[in-house]
Amino acid sequence: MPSKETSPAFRESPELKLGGDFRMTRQRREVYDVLMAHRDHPTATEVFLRVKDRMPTISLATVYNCLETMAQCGVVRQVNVDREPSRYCGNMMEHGHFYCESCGSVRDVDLRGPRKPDDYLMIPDGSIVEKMEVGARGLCPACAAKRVAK
Amino acid sequence: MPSKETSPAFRESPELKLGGDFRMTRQRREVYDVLMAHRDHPTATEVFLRVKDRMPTISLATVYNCLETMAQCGVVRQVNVDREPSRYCGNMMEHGHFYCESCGSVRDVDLRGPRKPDDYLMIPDGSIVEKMEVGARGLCPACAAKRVAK
DNA sequence: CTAGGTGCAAAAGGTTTGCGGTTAA
DNA sequence: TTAACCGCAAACCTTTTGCACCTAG
Repeated sequence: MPSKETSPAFRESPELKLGGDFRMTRQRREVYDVLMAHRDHPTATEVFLRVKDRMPTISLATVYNCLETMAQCGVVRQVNVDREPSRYCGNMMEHGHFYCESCGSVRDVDLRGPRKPDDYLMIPDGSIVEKMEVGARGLCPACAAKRVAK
Repeated sequence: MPSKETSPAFRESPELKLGGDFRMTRQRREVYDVLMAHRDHPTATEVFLRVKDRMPTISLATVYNCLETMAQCGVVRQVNVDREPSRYCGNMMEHGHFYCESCGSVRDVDLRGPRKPDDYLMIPDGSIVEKMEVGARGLCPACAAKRVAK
């Protein structure tokens, strides 16, 4: 039985629409499918390499363009971890990220509790909050275990 | 009466030590003083320009090196807002940041409540959290007011 | 049909690095 | 005295852009 992550229906999300003046192109579809196929958080270059397998003519610039457009449409999310290359994720549910300094993996982490910016931060009166990002870095369980073993 | 932020004793922090094999040089002292003088969150280039007034021979690369070294020593903090140039801050108290998309200002925001990563995120068992960052972006009160007025 | 998208190559722009000379401790 | 640091310029690397051709709607 195929898992949720690899089932064709899930991967191809045939109903995806971008809205506005944005067209759904073969390149955007492939980029999106790559993001949905494995819920790791690939960089633009990694997305490029994966898409290239199925579509050898695609260019890195196009991948950047696709990712930016889809992020603008709210279909994809850009995740920035300090100065490292941006990563992208298709999980639009509200969540935080945990970055492992040892293996470089980025994983989604659920927010605990109420999730409104005001619950986390003393936002000054009169501000308009458009988005909030909660992230942590350190060692993931696997790398933490390895470190102890050494 | 000089404010806390501009009083010479505060600016010069004569007792600052870096520890380890790190030396306190005139360049590092100036970079640090600039960060403590105005609690805005200057980029490396902005720090460079400010230090240059008092020390015309300093180079941008040195400012980058000083900032990195001092961040490593825990004397200074690097603040990354998405893909924009890194900013630096001398406030080592735990706090979050609010970035205004209109005027580009970054201001410190107090965390509300308990402040431990586990209170915010469902950190997987066995992880070791080294640091947490909470940030928000949107419009600061001044820019929000202007937008309404238009 | 045509505005929007693609691919390519070149540029941009923040940050890092190699190196010969300098300096804090 | 000497390892650490500085200033300079060049390199690095991710991301953006200009442009001629292509394609979704």
